[in-house]
Amino acid sequence: MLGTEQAILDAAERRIRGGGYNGFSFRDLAEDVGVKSASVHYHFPTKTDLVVAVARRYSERFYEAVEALKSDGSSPIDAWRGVFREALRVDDQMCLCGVLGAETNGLPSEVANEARAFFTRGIEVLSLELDEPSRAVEVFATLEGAMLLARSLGDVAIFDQATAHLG
Amino acid sequence: MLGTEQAILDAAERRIRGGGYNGFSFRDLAEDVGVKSASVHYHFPTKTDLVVAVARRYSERFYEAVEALKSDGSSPIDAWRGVFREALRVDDQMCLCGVLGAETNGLPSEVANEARAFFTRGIEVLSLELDEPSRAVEVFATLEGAMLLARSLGDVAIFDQATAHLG
DNA sequence: CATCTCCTATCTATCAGTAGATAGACGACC
DNA sequence: GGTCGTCTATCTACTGATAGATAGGAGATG
Repeated sequence: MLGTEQAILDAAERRIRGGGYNGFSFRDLAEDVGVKSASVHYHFPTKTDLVVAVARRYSERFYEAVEALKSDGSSPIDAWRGVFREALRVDDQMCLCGVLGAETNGLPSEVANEARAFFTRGIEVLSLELDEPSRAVEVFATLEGAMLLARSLGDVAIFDQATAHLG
Repeated sequence: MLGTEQAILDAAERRIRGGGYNGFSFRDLAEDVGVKSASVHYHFPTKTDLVVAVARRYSERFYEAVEALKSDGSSPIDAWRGVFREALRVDDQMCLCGVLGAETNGLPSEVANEARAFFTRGIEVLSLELDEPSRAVEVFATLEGAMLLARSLGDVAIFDQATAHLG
């Protein structure tokens, strides 16, 4: 079933964003989805395969959401802040690649590469969008850090305080 | 031996900052230090005990280092940036509490509390130090995010770019 | 001084539980 | 009949944790 595959990706994304790569098991996902762990291996032979797929889907959706907000008339910074903020508000969770980036060691290299790719792309895109391209790294870092703090302290207001100055 | 206890804390800090709470085992630490895993349990009965001790020591040293830089004449922001930057440059590693904060779920509550305490204290201290107290959260978030990006991308220059504007 | 006792720090050995992963059987669907 | 998706059952490796033994030092007692 295609539904199972999506459900596995959903469950994996939720668990990674909550507790990181080493914070969940195939059995956890199987229980979340309502299948047996062997079935998870059927769809994603290894944990690396699975997490790479999660990261790619996350990244794709993320940049689509930014574009969508911009075509609604938001400024680049508002669009980026909006996407991060919604993720925090709706899911009460960290950025997937932020979590993976934090635990870079002890990650299969393929997975670490996906996190890197997400960041590299973000900096590139922001550089093209901003009036001052040199601010791209600053803006991105502040958004990631704001998410980290807000998530850890369990308070979305922290995110708003940390990002209010961006513009 | 007191040396063993310190060596265990050192090894644990290094491993956590590299790969997070779930990214290492007692046996890993035992090998790092050159003892058996039962000896690690002798000094720190549970993994929670150990990581709480690591987090407290890290926090204490961190805030001492900030004070030291300030009494050398650095501005508050330069002191904070300096401590983070040195950690990144010397150890090529993330902020311990940043890593723990990212994987908040799947952490024993005692450990999550230590990360929270580190952040809360940081925001408080910065609020008192800055001319504009409202910037405390912004500054802290930017520093953490800058570390995250720089660490993941393996490039200290990213940290400098992300934090140059702070003042 | 010699001995006895206690404590510290470590070891070996082992536990139950869980990790990621695989083989092979079963039914459903085209 | 073949492919797809799931199952049961199992494997090996590793996890955090514990039990019990041992060596060596500190301090008191005789």
